Amino acid sequence: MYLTQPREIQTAIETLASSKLLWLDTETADWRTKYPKISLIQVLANPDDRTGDSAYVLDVLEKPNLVQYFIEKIVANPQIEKVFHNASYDLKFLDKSQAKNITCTLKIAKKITKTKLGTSNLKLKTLAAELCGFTNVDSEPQGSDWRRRPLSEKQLHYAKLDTVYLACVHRELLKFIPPKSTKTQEDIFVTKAKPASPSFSVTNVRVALECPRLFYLDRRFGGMSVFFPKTQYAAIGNPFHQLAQKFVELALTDSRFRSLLTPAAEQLQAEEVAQEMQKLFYTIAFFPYLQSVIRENPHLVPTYNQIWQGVRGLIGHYAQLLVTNRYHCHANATIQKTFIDRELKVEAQFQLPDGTMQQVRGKFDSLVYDFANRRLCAVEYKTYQAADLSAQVAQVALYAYMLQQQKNEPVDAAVY
DNA sequence: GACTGAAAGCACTGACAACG
DNA sequence: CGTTGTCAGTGCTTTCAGTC
Repeated sequence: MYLTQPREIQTAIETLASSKLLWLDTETADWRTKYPKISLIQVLANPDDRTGDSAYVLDVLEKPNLVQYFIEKIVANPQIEKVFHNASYDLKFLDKSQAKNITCTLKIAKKITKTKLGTSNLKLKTLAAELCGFTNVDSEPQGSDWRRRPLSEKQLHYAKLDTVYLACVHRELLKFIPPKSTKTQEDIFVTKAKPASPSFSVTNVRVALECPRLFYLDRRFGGMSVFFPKTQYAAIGNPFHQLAQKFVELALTDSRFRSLLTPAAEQLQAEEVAQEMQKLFYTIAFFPYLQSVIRENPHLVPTYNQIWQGVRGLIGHYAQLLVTNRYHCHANATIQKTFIDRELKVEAQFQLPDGTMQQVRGKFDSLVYDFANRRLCAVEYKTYQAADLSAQVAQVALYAYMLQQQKNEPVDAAVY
């Protein structure tokens, strides 16, 4: 239906205003110039139309009042869903600021991605041909002169078919979107409900066990959450953790560690293996590290002596574990299967006595597998004599419990 | 409080594709 | 051609969990 008379265009707008869903397209004249003008508005209300005979083609060239009327009745009406391809372009001529309830098929197509759709590009004509199977899709009139009157038969044919393509493409695109469009409200509710209470770290929980008052002051006012032990060997922790991590990394990658486990399990002595590993680690990692310390902070050398004792002890623990695991694994696989390079982060929700949920998150130091007991073991390194040992045990136990909840398999815990 | 390392957030950029 | 929007990549900042 090609309408040119203002009277009939106005009646058409009024008829269309009662629809719930419309497929729209526009053609613009003088688009090469600085001042492009809207020439046609095409509207389809019936998506089953494959010929475009029921489409309205409104000739609005030099009829700004009618364009304004169309904007008021249709574009700005939130009750009507308007579907465009590349809506931002058409809305430039239809007062973007007022537009309500707009759907853009180009946006949808981009979201799905070209590869998933399997089309060569995302132009409306391409989607119509490759997605809906339209033949003889002609895109030549698109760039033609939409200012001239009368319009050619070809132009009018193209104009009305545009909306037909659009409705079909729209329908096809919706098939790619999983039917969870009702999610909006529920999702907002869930995501908003979750962070209602601030989360605790596992270390926070330990602090709470050590001293509830300190914990409260920390949460309430921030700041000091730890009493500094005034020992002369302070600041051991960071280098120790780095070295411990380095050891695991080297054991996993350096073949010299692997070859220490080549003999059969019965022939291995945990103490000997430990000594060899200590030697290796000393030459590869600790000695160069110590050298740099001597250069930069010579006064810290006694501290590093202390650290080395700690690292030796840790390697002893690990060597013992590796040797027992060797009974259950091939020589080459023992280290890989003992040190598990998995996510060390844990997260869980706990229900409090008053019914609210409390989120707890944390990271522990190492995860190993103990074949003799057939269990994972969360390892935590401690470099100082704790004021309250039970709080430390509780911290590690909490890591293990949370990991068990996540992995659904039993987990032990250890402090080295 | 000071520090660390990893991850997440954010702003910016250039390339690209779409409309008539 | 001019405008618009998305996306991927980059680098800086912030946040988080941890150490003492």
